[in-house]
Amino acid sequence: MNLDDRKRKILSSVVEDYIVSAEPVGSKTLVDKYHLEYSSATIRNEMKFLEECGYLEQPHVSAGRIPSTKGYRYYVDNLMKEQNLSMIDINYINNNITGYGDTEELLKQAADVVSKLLIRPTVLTVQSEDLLENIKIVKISDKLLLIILMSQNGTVKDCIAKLTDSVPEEIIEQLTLVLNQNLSGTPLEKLHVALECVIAKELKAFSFVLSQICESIKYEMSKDSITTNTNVESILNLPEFADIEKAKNFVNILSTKNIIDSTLDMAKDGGLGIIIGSENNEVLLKDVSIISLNVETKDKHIGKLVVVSPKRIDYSKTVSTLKYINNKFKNLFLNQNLENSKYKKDNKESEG
Amino acid sequence: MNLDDRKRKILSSVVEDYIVSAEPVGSKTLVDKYHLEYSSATIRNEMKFLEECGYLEQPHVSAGRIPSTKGYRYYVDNLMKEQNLSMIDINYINNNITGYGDTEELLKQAADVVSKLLIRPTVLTVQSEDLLENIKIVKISDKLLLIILMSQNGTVKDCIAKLTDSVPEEIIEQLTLVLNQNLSGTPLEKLHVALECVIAKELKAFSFVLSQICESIKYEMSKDSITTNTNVESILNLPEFADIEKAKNFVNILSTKNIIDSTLDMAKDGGLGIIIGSENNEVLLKDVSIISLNVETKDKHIGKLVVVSPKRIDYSKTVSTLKYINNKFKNLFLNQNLENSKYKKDNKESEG
DNA sequence: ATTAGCACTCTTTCGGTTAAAGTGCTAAGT
DNA sequence: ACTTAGCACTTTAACCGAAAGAGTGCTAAT
Repeated sequence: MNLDDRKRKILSSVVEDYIVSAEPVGSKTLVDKYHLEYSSATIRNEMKFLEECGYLEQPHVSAGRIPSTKGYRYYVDNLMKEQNLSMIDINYINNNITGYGDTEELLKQAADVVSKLLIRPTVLTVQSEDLLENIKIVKISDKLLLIILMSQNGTVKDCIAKLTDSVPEEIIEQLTLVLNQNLSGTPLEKLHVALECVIAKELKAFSFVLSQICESIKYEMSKDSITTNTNVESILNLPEFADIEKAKNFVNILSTKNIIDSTLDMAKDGGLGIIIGSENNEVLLKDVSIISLNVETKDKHIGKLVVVSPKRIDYSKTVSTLKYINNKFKNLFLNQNLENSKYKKDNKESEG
Repeated sequence: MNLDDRKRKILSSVVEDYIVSAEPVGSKTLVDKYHLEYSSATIRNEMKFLEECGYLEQPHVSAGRIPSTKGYRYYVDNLMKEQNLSMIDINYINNNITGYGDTEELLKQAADVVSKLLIRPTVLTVQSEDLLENIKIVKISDKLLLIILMSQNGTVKDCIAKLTDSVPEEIIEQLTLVLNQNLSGTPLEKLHVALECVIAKELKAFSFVLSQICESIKYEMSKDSITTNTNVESILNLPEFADIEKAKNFVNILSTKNIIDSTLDMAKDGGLGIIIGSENNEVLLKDVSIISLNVETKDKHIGKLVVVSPKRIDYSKTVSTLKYINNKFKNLFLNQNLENSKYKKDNKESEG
């Protein structure tokens, strides 16, 4: 549907006013605030037209208009301008994504930063297709082993195995070899299956030590890979949650695993996805927008970062922030890639 | 102040009814529900007396009574009976404190379990007096080191140091020695200071590798050692939070670091502490009760586990649950202690 | 010492009125 | 043909007073 300039301007103003005010926008407000060169009566006619086309809604007859899902969609696709982040925001991002830690740690920092800047909850998952690169086992005391799992995307996980008996170093070395032979290249999400096979296949040779190691790994990997950052104190301040029932609904959505999973699934491959309100399949999400970023380095997806919000959110700032974050990751991994490729070479040498 | 049996029975009934109903308790309710052998008029007289003594409060003249801080205190000290946990709760605890992981992981599991069972937020901190036992450094790739910190209480922390240049194994071994010489026995909370000294003292000898390692450790140790488990979806259902402003206040308290710190400080040494409402020094906590457990193994405090709640909470169940948890920890560490002592011996051998 | 009974107080609820906001439409103006 | 002033209309929000409900404190009787 093509809209003429005046209609576009009006729609855009309604959306932008509503995004900050959270109040239905009336014709008079528009004329006063946005310096439209027509009378309120003309604006009213246009708004009526926009409502008939489904871009605007009226909570009741004596209220102003609010954007419908279709209206937000038109705004996002056609009207919204990208904005430059403020220096304050840029500094905040740069100071709080430190570069310390592994990939997962960096993603967590990013999710936290986004949540703070946008005052919205975020959901994070590291890319499940990440493959296991290498396992190391370090004996940290007589009966305690530290098992270190390194993934190809640069995530390092570790866990502790408690043994019932002491095990000599050479056995540990052998076990490490066995585990690497069987598990290298396995997708992290399928590790527990692969572990079962290892236990079944090799158990006799190495008795229960291997089994104890595998149980520890399984426990570590069974921890939920999805992190939600709820940020309650600030979302309770959003005007949509003046009604506590609405707040409960929203918080419930955040803690409903299925729904969160499905928001992650909906995150389109390739960059940035926006799903607005009833565009979601899930009926519980009809007033919720999902803005997702597939965090990418030069050649890999390393995770999904999702902003979950009431439909009313500053889409423009959200998009700008997420794009900035993604660029930041590309830069962070530019240097590291070099290391990574060296690392692979090194590793083969030391293994061979 | 001594109260006769009837008064004690009435006070106890008011507290217990209010704990579940969250509504002021009237004389008629008491007679009907608790089978008191007196008329409502008698009960009224007694309640008036209890109010004059400060054990009960009346929100307004035509309402029933609710317990005052003093009333809760009397109940907790004199009237409350310990209860046996239900089999369901016991099973839940045993299934969810698995024994996998290090001390900190176990404490986190415990905090999570308590939060779920009591439907209240919990705050957790590992004992800050925990001393560093030993540092290990593992080269996991050309320019990546994994640094492993083991504490005397059995907590294992690790972090990754990214180097700008490759470092040979023998240097790493020397560095490990240096770090252990300088840092073993240091309280974890003072590690960052000690690290500064190490950097200052040894920097010249080992160039910036040591500095990069130290920075990584410092970053890891700077992560907040306090975990709060807010559990929003359920606390919003508490009747005290029907008024969203109250909910915001409470959530704000949970996210105010100073206040959380002070609740942790107030946790009395030696077992279990209960601080009710205005007994707290902090005025913001006047409607909040803090129930804290110093988690102990046979001979050590390993952490503090704190339940933060509106004054209205089932004190009896809370106490029983926390005591059960503490016993569980004592048992868990009974076996491990043997390991631990061996570990220390072992360690000295391998270092000597 | 206990209790029935009642007057009293305060809160909650409900219906009805009024004020405010913003519309849609009509008729007039450009 | 487009724009706009003006007004009737609808709906919500705010306010008010009356009535109902809850639970008390006190008095007088047991």
